[in-house]
Amino acid sequence: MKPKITLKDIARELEVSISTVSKALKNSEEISRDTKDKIQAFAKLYNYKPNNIAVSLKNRRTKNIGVIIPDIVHHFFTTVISGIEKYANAKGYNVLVCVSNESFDREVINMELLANGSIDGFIMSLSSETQLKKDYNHIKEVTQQGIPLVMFDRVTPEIACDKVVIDDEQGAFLAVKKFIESGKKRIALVTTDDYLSVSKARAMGYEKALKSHGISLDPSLILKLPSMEVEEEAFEAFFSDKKVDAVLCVNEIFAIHAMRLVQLKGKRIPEDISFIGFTDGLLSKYAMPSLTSIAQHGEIMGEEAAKMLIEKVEIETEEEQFSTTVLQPTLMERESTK
Amino acid sequence: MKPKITLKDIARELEVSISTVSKALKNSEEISRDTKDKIQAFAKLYNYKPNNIAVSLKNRRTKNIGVIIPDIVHHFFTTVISGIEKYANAKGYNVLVCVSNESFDREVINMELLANGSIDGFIMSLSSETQLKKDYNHIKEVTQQGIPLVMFDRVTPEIACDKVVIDDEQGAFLAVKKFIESGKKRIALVTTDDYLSVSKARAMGYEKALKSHGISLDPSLILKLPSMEVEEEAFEAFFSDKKVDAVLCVNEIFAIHAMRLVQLKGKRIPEDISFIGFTDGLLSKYAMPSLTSIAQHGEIMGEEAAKMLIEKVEIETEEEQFSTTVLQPTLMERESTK
DNA sequence: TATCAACACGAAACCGTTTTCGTAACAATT
DNA sequence: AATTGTTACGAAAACGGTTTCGTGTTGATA
Repeated sequence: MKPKITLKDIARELEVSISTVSKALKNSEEISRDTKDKIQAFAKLYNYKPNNIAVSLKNRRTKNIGVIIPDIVHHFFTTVISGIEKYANAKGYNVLVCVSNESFDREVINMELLANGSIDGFIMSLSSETQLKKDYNHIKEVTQQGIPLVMFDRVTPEIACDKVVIDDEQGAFLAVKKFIESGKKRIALVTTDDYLSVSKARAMGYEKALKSHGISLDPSLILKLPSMEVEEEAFEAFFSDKKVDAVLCVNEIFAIHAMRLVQLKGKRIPEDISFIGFTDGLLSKYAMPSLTSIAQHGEIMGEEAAKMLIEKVEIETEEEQFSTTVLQPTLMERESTK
Repeated sequence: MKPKITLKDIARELEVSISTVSKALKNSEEISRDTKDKIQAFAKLYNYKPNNIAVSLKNRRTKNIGVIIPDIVHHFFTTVISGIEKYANAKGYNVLVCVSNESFDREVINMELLANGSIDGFIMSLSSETQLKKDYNHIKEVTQQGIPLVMFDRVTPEIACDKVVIDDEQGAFLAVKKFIESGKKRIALVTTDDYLSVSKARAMGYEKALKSHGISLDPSLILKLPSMEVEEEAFEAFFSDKKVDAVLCVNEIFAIHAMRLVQLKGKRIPEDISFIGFTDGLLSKYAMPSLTSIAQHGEIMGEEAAKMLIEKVEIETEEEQFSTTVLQPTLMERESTK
């Protein structure tokens, strides 16, 4: 048990002042070669490392960035974290992860906790409850304090900040186009309620693609789940009385679930019914049959968000100039479509 | 843009001393009701929140715990984080996540970075490279500094600290027992090289179960992959020339992969060949057929690790008393076995 | 009336750095 | 010999809190 050595310890031991030690370790011109050599050697010998907390307090910079996500078990979010980590670490930043668990209250608590000096900036994706409540005061407060913020994926126009999203509408459009071009006519959409920004955009893309191909919208072909939870009965009911030949799902889980259901009913994928999901994760890759999927490029999204944030953190100008980066989704074709 | 208000600001505004403000906000007995009311009202009005960094510096406590994991996209680890987060947040701690990405160097860098005051304690799982190199100096240094450490899942006897693991040997034993009891004879094991502590234990359980049921070990039925990467050709080769009727895989991915392969070869699961995997994640649940799996209870593991750590962090005694919690794995039976 | 708690508050040290500014010692210049 | 300029270092303030201790003002007590 050897406690950390401090500047003061070195100063006492070498009979110089604390400031001399500090400067010597920074290789300051002010200090003579001899003294620097002596101090640096001593510091290395005792493995001196400056205390991050003290440095943070002094510099008013923590080199930490706070990430608030709705759910960490969801594959998409982990890929985003992965991207954030990668970029942030390369720039010497640590990543503080907080999970809101789709809860408004936890989102507020986490933000307030981190906002009190623990981090230099936020990267976040809204919890579903927050999007439902439309209460963004906790976020506004943070931005008003001048803490840089980047939102990704689940964003809102009500907050002025940098954003990075994929073109969800375009993603859905691509998927439906794919269906239509392979001869499908009765194309279903399985989605969540509209309050989730991304679901809304995807529904728009779905409608647009139908319209632009001269297919009229049949509202009975849209299944809206109240949350991201899979509701067995709703699926059961929807797929037993509808005659559909293609299904677009707003996430992997819905898609896998639906595929399983129709396969048990004896239908063949993709001959009888095709599937496309959002979020190109492990589930899509390993499903049987593997699932054609709209890749959201989470890792790139994370890197981009981290890049935008760190830029804002390190720049000192006061002018508020925000931008939104829109990533293009890509369709990963697999066995569930032909 | 309104910068944060500090004690000093309040003191100046209300014409009292900083110490009075500090005490008043902590509801100290020393301060009169009147003054406290006035100060507390003012603080609430201006939404005063103490600066975490300053408090940390003073108290030498950050209320942060550092988590270092090999990989964040791996479902098991995210469930562990989830558990850690849950317990830690309830106790008022933040979680700093760093990903070593299975690299020794990144593990070292991350630990050194966090050890300099950013966190009160570590929770970690070894990177595969570290287990391969058997170089634990960076970890020893941290423990020697008196920073509490809890290791989970991928641990080593070389470090004296609290640990939480599942009984991997028992997990494998259960799986093989299940195979044997349902009449399987030629039971394969798909694993990674032995340097991964968990793989080793699982192989032990596999051998033990065979032995205790009077089946002799056939080394040709063991496929050892050099890493966690799926090597297509190795799988292909292994499954084309071996006659196996059951396969135990040390993770989900291997299992899903193998299942797909044998299904393409026209075999039926579980009639012709049964499968069991480790890590009871989404993939197991949604595979076709769904995969019988040994649940590692990641969330519980995370909660337990956080609990052990925070206990150590908050206790002040010097005595070093370490314990290892062994969680019992459970077999989640699904369609891939009968 | 002198003494003494109790009360209510402030001064100052402290956590471990960084950084500005002041200055002693010496050399170089006129 | 007086002035100026370097060089090499130290003192001290600052970051934003917490906490110990000291003290002026009361009212009660002997």
